[in-house]
Amino acid sequence: MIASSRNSLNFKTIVSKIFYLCFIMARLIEFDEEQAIQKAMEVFWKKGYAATSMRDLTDAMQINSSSLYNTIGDKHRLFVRCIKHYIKMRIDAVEQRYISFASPIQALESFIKDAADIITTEPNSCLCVKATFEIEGDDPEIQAIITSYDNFTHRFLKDLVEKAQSQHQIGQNENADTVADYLVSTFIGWYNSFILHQDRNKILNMADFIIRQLRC
Amino acid sequence: MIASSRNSLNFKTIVSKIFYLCFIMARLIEFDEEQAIQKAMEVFWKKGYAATSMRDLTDAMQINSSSLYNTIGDKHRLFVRCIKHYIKMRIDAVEQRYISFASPIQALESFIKDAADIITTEPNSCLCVKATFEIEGDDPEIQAIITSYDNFTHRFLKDLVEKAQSQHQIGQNENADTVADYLVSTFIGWYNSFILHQDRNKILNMADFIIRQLRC
DNA sequence: TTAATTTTGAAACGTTTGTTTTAAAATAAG
DNA sequence: CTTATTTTAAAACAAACGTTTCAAAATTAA
Repeated sequence: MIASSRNSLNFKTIVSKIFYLCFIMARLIEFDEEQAIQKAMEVFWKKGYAATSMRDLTDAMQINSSSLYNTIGDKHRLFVRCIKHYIKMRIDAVEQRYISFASPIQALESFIKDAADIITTEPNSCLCVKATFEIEGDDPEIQAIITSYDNFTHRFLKDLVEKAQSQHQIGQNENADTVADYLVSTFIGWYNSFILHQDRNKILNMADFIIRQLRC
Repeated sequence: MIASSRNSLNFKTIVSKIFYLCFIMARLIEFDEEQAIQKAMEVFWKKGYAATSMRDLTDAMQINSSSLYNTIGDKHRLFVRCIKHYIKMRIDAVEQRYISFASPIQALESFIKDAADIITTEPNSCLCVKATFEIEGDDPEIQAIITSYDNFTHRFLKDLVEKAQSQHQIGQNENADTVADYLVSTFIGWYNSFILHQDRNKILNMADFIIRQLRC
């Protein structure tokens, strides 16, 4: 079981934290937690959960394991933080890029091409996809977090599909939910294809193909 | 590195094997190797490579680790055997089911529906997809095996698409290579979707959607 | 400065890891 | 039966695992 032995903050720790905040100032935490999470995320992203050791993590984060356990918690708590950090990065990027767009169909096309580009240029595949296949039902907490990210992407795409349909930019016969599901599924398949074949053109051709299909 | 320390058969072992076959009959191997590989495969399939321990494997295979190392080799050799065994199962199933079919388009539709059915009814997702995301470039041997399986499926689908095109059962404008790539990608995305949402209807709707898209 | 408190670094903890060794059991030719 | 050889089971192996302990360093209110 991946999801075992998660000792989060206990009562004693919480009480001492409150005391710390209200009355007494002692030694301050030296390391930058955000930065450390970023480093840990990169390790998990490359190696996966089980294949990453605590030594790998503390080496990358440049902190001692006692500091890690004092602030963030055990390996699983850290993984949760890293997954959340990764998702926040991704959502922020999407929301920044798609604040406004000329038309829904153009936004859809951009999104598809962006996906193809990310998949064929980043050094690793998607941390969430890797985690999903690694845990596969054995870690409800991680799965719930990833599912909610999946839902975000789904809503985003479904919304664009509906708008494009109502503006007669794409066919109106298909169910927007299904089209959104199908787009998300395809992107995930692209990760797999690119790992196996390292063939950027394969992915770009599929992106063009999907865009053509959407238009009719 | 996943793919380290693979001590395969050394010279001494090979020589003694030859002696064994030519001259001397001693104690025979007791356990059924095929059966043991099947059991090991099931464990890897459920837990992944890194999260599976040698104790997990020898418990499932019901053999002692010394027997395992004597016959099959180390953990990585065993994983190779299990992946090959899995692929053989899959290829055999496809070749049995698709020896003959009324028409290319019907075969394509069947294949898509079969994929949807397998994905939504089997207890685990695809061993090869899990392995691909787990190793991601760190294990050339496993990756080559999985890639050749991917190529098999690709050729099978491309062949059907070409035949369906030449018989005017589907549109002839699209490149058969790209359509085959895109079908494979989509199936892999379905595994991800089903892990996260456990929603069979999502997958069936996407299967219907793809079939409709193919026809035009 | 003293007292109170926390973070830190290093070492240590008991398990579990993948793998090897060792000796006994099994087999069959001579 | 003896001899030669192999497979097996159990124990042992060092290394690595995730986690905890503990004393020293750091900090600041009093």
